[in-house]
Amino acid sequence: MLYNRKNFFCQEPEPAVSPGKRQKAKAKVEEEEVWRWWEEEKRADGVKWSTLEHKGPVFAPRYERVPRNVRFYYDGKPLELSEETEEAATFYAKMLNHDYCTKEVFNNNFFKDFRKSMTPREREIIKDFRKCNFQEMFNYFQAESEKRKAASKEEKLIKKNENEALMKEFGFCMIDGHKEKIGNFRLEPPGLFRGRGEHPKMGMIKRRIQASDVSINCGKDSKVPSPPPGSRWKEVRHDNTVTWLASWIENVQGQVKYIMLNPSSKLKGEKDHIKYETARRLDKVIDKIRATYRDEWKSKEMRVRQRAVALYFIDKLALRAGNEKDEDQADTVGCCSLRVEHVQLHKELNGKENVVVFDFPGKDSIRYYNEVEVEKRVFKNLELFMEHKKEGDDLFDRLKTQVLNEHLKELMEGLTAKVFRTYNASKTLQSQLDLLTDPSATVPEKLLAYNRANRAVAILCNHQRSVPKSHEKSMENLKEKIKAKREAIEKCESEYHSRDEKKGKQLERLRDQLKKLELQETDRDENKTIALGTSKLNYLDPRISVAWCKKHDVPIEKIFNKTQRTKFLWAVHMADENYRF
DNA sequence: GTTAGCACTTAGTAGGGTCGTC
DNA sequence: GACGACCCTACTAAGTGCTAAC
Repeated sequence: MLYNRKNFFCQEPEPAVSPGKRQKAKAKVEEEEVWRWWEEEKRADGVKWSTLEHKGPVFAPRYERVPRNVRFYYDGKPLELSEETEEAATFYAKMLNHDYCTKEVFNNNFFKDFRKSMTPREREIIKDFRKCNFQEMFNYFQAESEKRKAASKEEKLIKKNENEALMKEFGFCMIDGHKEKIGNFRLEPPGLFRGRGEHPKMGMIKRRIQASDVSINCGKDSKVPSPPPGSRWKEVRHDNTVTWLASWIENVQGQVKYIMLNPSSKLKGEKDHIKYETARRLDKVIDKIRATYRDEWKSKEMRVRQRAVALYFIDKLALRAGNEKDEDQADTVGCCSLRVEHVQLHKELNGKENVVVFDFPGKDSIRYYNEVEVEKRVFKNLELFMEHKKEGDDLFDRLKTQVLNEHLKELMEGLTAKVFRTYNASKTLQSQLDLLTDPSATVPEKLLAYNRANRAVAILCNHQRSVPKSHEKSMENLKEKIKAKREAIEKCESEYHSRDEKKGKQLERLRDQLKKLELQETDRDENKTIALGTSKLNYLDPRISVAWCKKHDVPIEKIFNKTQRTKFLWAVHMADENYRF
């Protein structure tokens, strides 16, 4: 089967809202609107755009007071609250059934900020968090949520239309003469900060953002977005060396937050393309780099040895760089910031020699646990690095991410620690696809192979997810279906005799269906705690997947959903079936 | 050389939308 | 048409890495 762009997408699984013609016309319009930036020359001067015009961000809806019969109770008695205090109370009430509310730090931080929002009189009364009762408010929001779910078709349609209108007005910008989608055009609404892991600031109140907090970035000759009546932007600037459209400083951690473009945009796509090209360049020098760092394990200089061992881990295990962190953040680490308590050395473990057991909280406080057999020299070095150190001491005390990256840049232009993660992820996908794909297999079988290759990457990168609530149930359902299918096959077999062509066909169909269900069962169970999406979106060169689909006659929409297809449109156009990473 | 600030990428999850099944 | 499962997307936190200022 030949794949031009048209038939590559022709098996769209999305519902046909209207038959044939209209759909085709729409697809044509969409196609015409596509900016084929990958066919244009890249700018090398750091200028990101020439013209930029947008409508500014959408503000969070005004606070609406809860009905008077929905009360906050203090010490068993209803207490009327001022508007600001009530709003803060609703932030907590909305989270009442969440795990966060069982955490002392969360409750303490919230209560401290809650008291700050109070009037002096309220502050005089509300002194003990344990005497606060948000239950009635919680019940109210639950009921509201139920109401929304149970709304009539018409009501839901009105909401949908309103949303679409808002998206149409604020969700796009004009950049260099092209209409592009904005990623997050709404300002973050006020609420409680949900830091991950043991975050010391969890529960603090994220305050409402006003126009006076927001900086706008747009073209010099463009129409400046209008702030809400009676207000002014913090600043309007025209900086074409950055990609953001608006920014503000968030009050909990003091970080800058941005309004930026959607991943389907040229600005993001071009950067993504460059990222994978850098990783491909690494492929050309990786053997030399590996030989060098192995050599440096013997260096006389401790800092060189540490750098070489750290780089080995970054390369072999796809660890993150591990920048230093502040005290007021969750205690998480990456490679360079590993401490002695995060690794254990075993001369022998489970029949393997020179085993390093990694056990540390990584990004998002996701646990990284891995028992790794390492080269003897690495093991000896680690013993040396750990000598005379106590808990809390850095494993690589002579190494910082910046030093490592400066070194890497000397080995290859544009090389940083994170390139290894991209490189090893994409390399793994490609080699696993080569290994697992049987060209004569059915499409479902090929998809299982693809998912397994994707899974190998997700495991390498430690992309975890919590087991979906419905996992147990959905596995049971699948098992039931499989059982029923087997029974149907048995029944069909008992009725079949060699000349009965119709029965034969039916039998064949049933067996196919059974196979498909069994494959689905394997796939789902293997995927229980592993998140495939993260690597697909951020680490896997999409051209590998595009090429694989083309080569093996697998419709691209079986691999990429609609969002992923728009993000990776450049790859769909660039890669043919012979593309190699 | 160190640190802080900035810009941008990477990350998991909540919850609403969609689809298949009865 | 109702219901439940699951898929998708928006959201926003948490990383990386660069640069400028001290």
